[in-house]
This record gives sequence, C-alpha cells and structure tokens, in this order.
Amino acid sequence: MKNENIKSVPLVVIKRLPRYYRYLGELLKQGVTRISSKDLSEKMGVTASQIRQDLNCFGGFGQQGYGYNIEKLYQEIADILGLNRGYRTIIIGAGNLGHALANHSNFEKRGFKLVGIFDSNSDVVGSKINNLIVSHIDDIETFFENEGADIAILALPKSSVKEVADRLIALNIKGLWNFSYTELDVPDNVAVENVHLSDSLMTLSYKLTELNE
Amino acid sequence: MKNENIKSVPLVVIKRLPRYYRYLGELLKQGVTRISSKDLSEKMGVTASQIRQDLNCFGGFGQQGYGYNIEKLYQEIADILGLNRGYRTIIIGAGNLGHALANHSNFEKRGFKLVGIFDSNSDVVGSKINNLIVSHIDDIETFFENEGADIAILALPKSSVKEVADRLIALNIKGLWNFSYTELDVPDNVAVENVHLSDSLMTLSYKLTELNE
DNA sequence: TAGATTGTTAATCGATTAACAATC
DNA sequence: TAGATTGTTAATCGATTAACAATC
Repeated sequence: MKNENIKSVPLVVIKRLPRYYRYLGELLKQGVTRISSKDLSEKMGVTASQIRQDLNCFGGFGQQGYGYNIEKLYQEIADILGLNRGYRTIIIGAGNLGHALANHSNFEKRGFKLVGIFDSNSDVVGSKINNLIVSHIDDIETFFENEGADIAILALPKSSVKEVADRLIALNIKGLWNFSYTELDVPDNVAVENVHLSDSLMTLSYKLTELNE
Repeated sequence: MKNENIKSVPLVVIKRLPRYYRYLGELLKQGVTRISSKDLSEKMGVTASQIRQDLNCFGGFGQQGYGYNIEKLYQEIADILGLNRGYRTIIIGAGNLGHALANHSNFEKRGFKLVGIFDSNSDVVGSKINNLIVSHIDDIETFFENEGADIAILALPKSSVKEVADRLIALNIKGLWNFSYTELDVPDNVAVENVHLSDSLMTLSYKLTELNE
C-alpha cells in the first residue's frame, strides 16, 4: 500500500541514489569509515547542499560535527532502493543482449536473483546460460504458477515485446526493465524502467556534433 | 568550434529529441504528413507548450495555422542530432554486450557506421561478428593511422576501461559511449555518454519497492 | 568546551506551463 | 477572410544552492 500522505520523493533524487551508492561502496572498499557531505561532494562533483537535501528526503542519516558513517549510509541506501529484498528476476529473450545481461555479475551482487530465462526460438530453448536452462516462453505461465518472479527483463525484439509484456502483467509481474525500442502501456501497479539505447547514442551524437561544429 | 555567443540548449531538451524523433518516425511510417503540437502532445503524453518550446530552441520549424510538416521536422531533428554525419563507430570489447551492440541493427539505421571491433582476448580476435573481423586491441593505433573513428563503444570490464579510454583519447576520439560501471575523466573536447545499467536497475527496484510497500 | 558539520529554511535559479498576439 | 496553430513572452512551479541555527 503506497502511503499517500507522505509527499513522494522526486524521481530526480531517486535517480541519484545509485550513484551515491556506488561512490560509498568504493569508499567502503578503501576502508574509509566516515565522510562529510563536503568531502563527498568534492569527490562526486556535486554540491554538498544537494547531498544533504537528497539524503534528508529519507531521514537524518548523518551526525552534526561528524558527517556520515559510510557503512550505515550504504546500508540505508540499499534499503531505500530495495536491494536487499532478493527480487526474483527473469530474462525474456536469450539473444546477445539477454546473454550479456545474464552474465552481468553486478546484478547478483546488487541483490537480484536471476531465476529464469525464456525465449521463443526453439534453437535456443534448452541451452544453458549462466547455470540456467533457457525455457520456452510458452512455459512462462507454468513457471509463475510454481515459482514466480518480481522483475522481468525485456530483451526481445520490439515486434513481440507488447504481447509478452501483457502476458507478464496478467501474471502479476511487479516490474519491467524494458530494453526494447518502444514504450509500454502498463497499469499503475507495475513499475517500468526503460533503457532506450538508441536514445542514449543519439544524445552522444548530439554532444559530439556540438563540440565539433 | 563551439559558438559561445549562442546560449547552448539545455541537456534536458536534447535528451527529449530522440523521443520526438522516434514518434515522428512512426507517424511517417503510417503515412501521416502533418501534425500539430497539440496532437503530438497527446500521443506522447507531454504538453504542447513543451514541444513548441523545445523545437524553438533550434528554430521555427512549424507554420501557424498548419502545424508541423512531419517529414521536414524529422529531417531537422536528425540534422540537429548529427545522425546524417555518418559517424564512424568502433566497439571495444567483443563479449556478450559487444556482440549484442554490434548486431543492434538500429544503429546502422540511425546513420552510424560500425567500422571495427577490438578485444584483448586472443580467443576472440580473428572471429567474425556482423561481417567484421575482431582485431586485437593493440592494433588500435594502427587502425587509427589508416582509418580512424569518431565514436568508441566501451563494452569492456571496468578494470581495463580507463586505460583503453586514455589510449582512445590520445588518438583523438570524439565520443565515448561508456557501458562500464565507472565514470571516466576526459578532456573537454571529448563527449561522453554513460549507460550505467546497474543504476537503471536500481531505479526500477526503487519504483517496485515504493509501489508495494 | 570549541569546532565541525548536519538538518532545514530561505533565496535563487532554471524548467515547465499558460496565455496570447502574430500569422499562415 | 475566418480559423487554426505557431512562436514567444509572462507566470508558475520545482529543483538547486546558500545560509545558518541546532547540535553532536
């Protein structure tokens, strides 16, 4: 149940959390135990004010005169992002992109569990990727009856993505990570995050063009 | 030479251009020839005001009482984004992700030319991907002497990306499309666009968590 | 305690939306 | 011409930065 009383945190703040998380993780690895918003701001190239404002959307994680305990802050952000919920994840589409994502060890490290890979191509079905056997997409309903999943990674062609998304929504999927070059229509209770690679490349192209004209 | 007189267009506007481009492309394919900012705004779920403001950062592409000629606007946006400059692109890292990106036909369709693939693993060097033979990364300097490239797609592990990026910068690369989970330090005349997949997945994780608590 | 640094309010800046005169 | 819709200015909204009292 979403709490409608509390003013929800702007998406622009949310999108900065993973970056904080990354920097804190590196500091932690280096054995640093505390940091002030000022020092972190210099490392990250943002203002200290922004860091303090962002974090205070979720609570007072720091201590006056001391700064932030990195270990604690790191855990807090993981908590906010839901990284310790062990979200069960499936990949739809065992092409090159699906393959690449399946082997992306970072995801397991971030607390996501890869529990299934599906494809419609019978040449691929039955093959093994990262210790998982690729299932046929038509077995998805059975899979949800027995095991279920929270997140589906849509790494399949634009032409079939809408049909598959609808099937997953009918199965009560909670989130879609969409790599196909289309926008999806989903009900309010399904989260979507789009990765439009072409858009990103075009943005790069603009920057390039601007720099060189 | 960047024109310092003209106030540069906010990045937030630039990032919306590819999306306009996509919608216009679809309309074009459907045979629609003109559209008003109002109609487009309804299709895209943005305000008509925003569309007009965005486009007017680059010039008056519409016509009072008529709207926008889709074919013309489509070409104008391609022009702004530099999609017709035939940017020469290389992929560094022929793993699953490099493979996936090499086969991503969208890029060629958007006017980018894939002209080389490089890897450091001798098992992969010499193999063929999408009609290109994978070269050893140590041949990159020779490649630039003879052919050169504008954009490098960095699809290689975090551990080696900084060294490779520095080599490419020394070779006068114009743009880096960075898929590695690190931020790169580059001079002002090199454009960078990061694709931090983990960040995107964590954002999805947040949305999911928020919806279900 | 004195110094440091947070949490938070207030000021500024930039982006979005609304409104409308210009004009096709 | 009358109607439609742009280009553009002005108003609003939201996000960022600055400032400082609270407090560890």
